[in-house]
Amino acid sequence: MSGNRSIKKEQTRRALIDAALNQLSAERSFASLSLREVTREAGIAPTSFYRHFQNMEALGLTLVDESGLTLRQLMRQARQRIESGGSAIRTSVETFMEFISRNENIFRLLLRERSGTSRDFRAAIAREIAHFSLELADYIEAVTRRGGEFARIQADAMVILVFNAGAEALDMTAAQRKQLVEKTIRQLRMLDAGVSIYLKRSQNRENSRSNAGN
Amino acid sequence: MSGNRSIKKEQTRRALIDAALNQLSAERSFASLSLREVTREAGIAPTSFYRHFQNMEALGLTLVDESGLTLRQLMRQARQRIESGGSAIRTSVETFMEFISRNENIFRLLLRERSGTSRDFRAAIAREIAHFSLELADYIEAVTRRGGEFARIQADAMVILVFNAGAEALDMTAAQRKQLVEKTIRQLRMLDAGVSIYLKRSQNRENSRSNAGN
DNA sequence: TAGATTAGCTAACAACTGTACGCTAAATAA
DNA sequence: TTATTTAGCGTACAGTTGTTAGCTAATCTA
Repeated sequence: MSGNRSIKKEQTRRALIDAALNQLSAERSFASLSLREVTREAGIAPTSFYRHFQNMEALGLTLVDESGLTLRQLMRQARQRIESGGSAIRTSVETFMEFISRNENIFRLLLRERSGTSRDFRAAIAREIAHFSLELADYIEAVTRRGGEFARIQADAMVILVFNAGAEALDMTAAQRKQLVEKTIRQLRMLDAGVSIYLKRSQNRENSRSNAGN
Repeated sequence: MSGNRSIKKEQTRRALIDAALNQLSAERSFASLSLREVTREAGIAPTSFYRHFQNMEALGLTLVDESGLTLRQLMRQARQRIESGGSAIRTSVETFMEFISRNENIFRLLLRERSGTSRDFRAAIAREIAHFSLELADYIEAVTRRGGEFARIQADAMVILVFNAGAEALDMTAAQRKQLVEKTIRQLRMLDAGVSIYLKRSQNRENSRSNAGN
């Protein structure tokens, strides 16, 4: 299981994954990568690819899983920063943007294949985003004590807005990105203020209902 | 200019455009279409393609322009519905969703190429969305009398949320879509409520400032 | 040590791609 | 009428693709 052979195998598997990642760019989508290109970059024969993955789609799904992992690690870091003081919204947005700057191609992969031609891809990425959003909802619920439903809706909207800002950032200069961050933060704050209003309204409604009952 | 020849030419040009559109599907992206496939579907020789477009990208940009046009027409219809009574938010969301249901492949094209590998494509689609958003901002400004900046930020966020809901809807059943519409409407209402709070706050700040000045 | 397993290789395949070149026949211009 | 323009065609080429089949040599197992 951990013999010399399986170590070597794991190494070439990684080489394939890294080769695919290296070829990704603004001008090159995963869908446009060919099996032969990847093996060429990885330094193995085309036919050897099948010793590691059934096809390119399988490799791609592995990439998505790894991306999700990276994203989750990032979120943990962000929460640490928040607990040690600082605006939750600002810290989250800035952390996310930093992730994008550092992992442009991974983010591009998620962005593109989210509406790509492979149902499995789309499902995998939707799962990652849902996971991302659910953790944020838990956080919102814990901090603001808002009911689960409100927290979920807010989290979903926030994730969408932040992801979208990330997508826009990809084609922007550093200065433009800074502006974008501020705009996104304002959007999230407005959303947050709106949710708290709706929450109060629904609570008032419940109160008047229970008063009427007495 | 309007001779027999140029009429015929326009017809085959349309045939090419329609052929491309017909080949688009959940499993088939524009980027994956080949020039030969398109000409085959259009019923002309591969080499004749160049009589009409410089390359596939040029054809694609034409598709994007046409899609934007369709979208703008849709917006006009939506505004008519709103003026004849009904919730602006609900009407807008439902209209947009109807557009997606009727033009799945066009919407997929916009969605995919928005983060695709062609800079020109990305720019063209960003332009269309910005146009879309700006018209909404004008509408918000006219109806709510909110300042331009607030209206712009709100419109941007709304467009993002609605576009995103559309993207999610593509892989959903009719029942799921209905739920999604309700969720999106709630998100937009919350955002709207939040914007109005921020507006009041900034107005209060201005008032107290001018009071201090007196 | 002897036998089984297997990662990686080469060669080969049919299928496809974009595009250059030159021709034809019809529409247009003179 | 005659000359020019041009949409569409067939042929051709070099390049790429995914995948099959069978071999080699190293590693693992017993």
